Amino acid sequence: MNAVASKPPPENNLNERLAHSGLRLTPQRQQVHEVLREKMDHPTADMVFMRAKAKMPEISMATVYNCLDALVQCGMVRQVTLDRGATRYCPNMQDHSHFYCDECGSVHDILQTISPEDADIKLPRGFRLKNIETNLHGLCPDCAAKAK
Amino acid sequence: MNAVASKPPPENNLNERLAHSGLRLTPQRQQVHEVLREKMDHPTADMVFMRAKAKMPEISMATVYNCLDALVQCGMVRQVTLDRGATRYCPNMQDHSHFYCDECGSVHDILQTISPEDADIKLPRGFRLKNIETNLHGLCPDCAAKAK
DNA sequence: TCTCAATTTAGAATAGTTCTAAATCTTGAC
DNA sequence: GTCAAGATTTAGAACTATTCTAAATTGAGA
Repeated sequence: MNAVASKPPPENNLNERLAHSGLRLTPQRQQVHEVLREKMDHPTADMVFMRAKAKMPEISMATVYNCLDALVQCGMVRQVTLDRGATRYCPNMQDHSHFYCDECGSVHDILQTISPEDADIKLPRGFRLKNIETNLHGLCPDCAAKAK
Repeated sequence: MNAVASKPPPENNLNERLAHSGLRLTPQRQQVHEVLREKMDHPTADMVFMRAKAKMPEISMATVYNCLDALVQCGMVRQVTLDRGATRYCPNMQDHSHFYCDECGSVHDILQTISPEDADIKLPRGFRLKNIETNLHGLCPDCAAKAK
C-alpha cells in the first residue's frame, strides 16, 4: 500500500477509489453504494438508510452517514442540496447537472453541463475556481402537463 | 387594492412587492430586509435573527423565518443553499451567481451568470425551464493565498 | 497471535426549521 | 369611529436532519 500518492489517475471501482483516499472497503460502504446505484432517484440519507436496512438489517443511521461521507470523499458519489430540505445523494459521477421540479421536488439528471470555458466566467482577482455546479429549476414533465 | 393582478411589472420597493404578492409591509419585514441589505454577507436565519434582535429586541425566531419566507416569496430576497448547512439569504436580486469557498465556507456574489440562451441547454421533452442557478466552487482569495 | 487503527453501532445531543395556539395588529365594511 | 375577519407576531414545543460519543467489532500488518 505504498506508491499511492504516485498514482495519478483515480480508478473507477469502489475498492480502488476508497483505497486512494486511505479508506477501506467495508460491506456497509459497498451496500450503501449499491443502494445508490440501484435506484438513482437522488435519495436522502434517510431513504438510503431504509433501503440499505432492507438488505442489511443491522446497519445504523450513523453508518449510513459515515458511508455516504466516505463515498463523497473518495469521489464515487455527489452531494446534491435542494432548498432547506435534506441533502440528496447521486452516484452518477458523469459531468451532469440537476433539474429540480419546483412543484413536486423531484430531481432529474440532465446530461449536459456548462464548462468553465463555455461559461466565460471572469472571476475577480485571487479566486481559484475548482468546479461549476449548475442547477436547473422549473417543472418536470409530469407537473408541466398538470399545470395545463 | 384591486387591479393588483393586472399590474404586470413588479415594483422594486418593498411595499409594492409585498402587496403584489398579497402580503403586508410590517415593521418586522422591513427590519429583516434592512438587516439583509446592511451587510450582504449571506447570513443564515440565525444570524439575521441576532442582527434584527439588536435593533428590535422583541422579534422572535419564528418571525424571522416568516419574514424571510415572505421576502423570498415576493422576490426581494434569494435563498442560497450550501452543502448540509443552514440556508443563507441574499438580498441582491441582480442576476448573479455565488462563489462558495470550500475552505472557509464564505459566499461571494459574482456578477456574471449564464443565461439559458448562452448555456444552450437542451432539455428532454416536457421539462419547462424557469431559471438556472450557477454555483461556483473553489477557494476565495484569502484561502487561495494561504494555500501557498 | 497480538496490537493498533479504522469502522460500526445505538443512542444521546445538537442544529435548523416548522408548527401551534394565543395575542396583537390592520383593513375594510358598516 | 366600531367591529369583524383575516393577517401577522410571538414563545415555546415539536420535529427533522445531522453530528457526536463511547463502547464493541473488525481487519491488517508485525
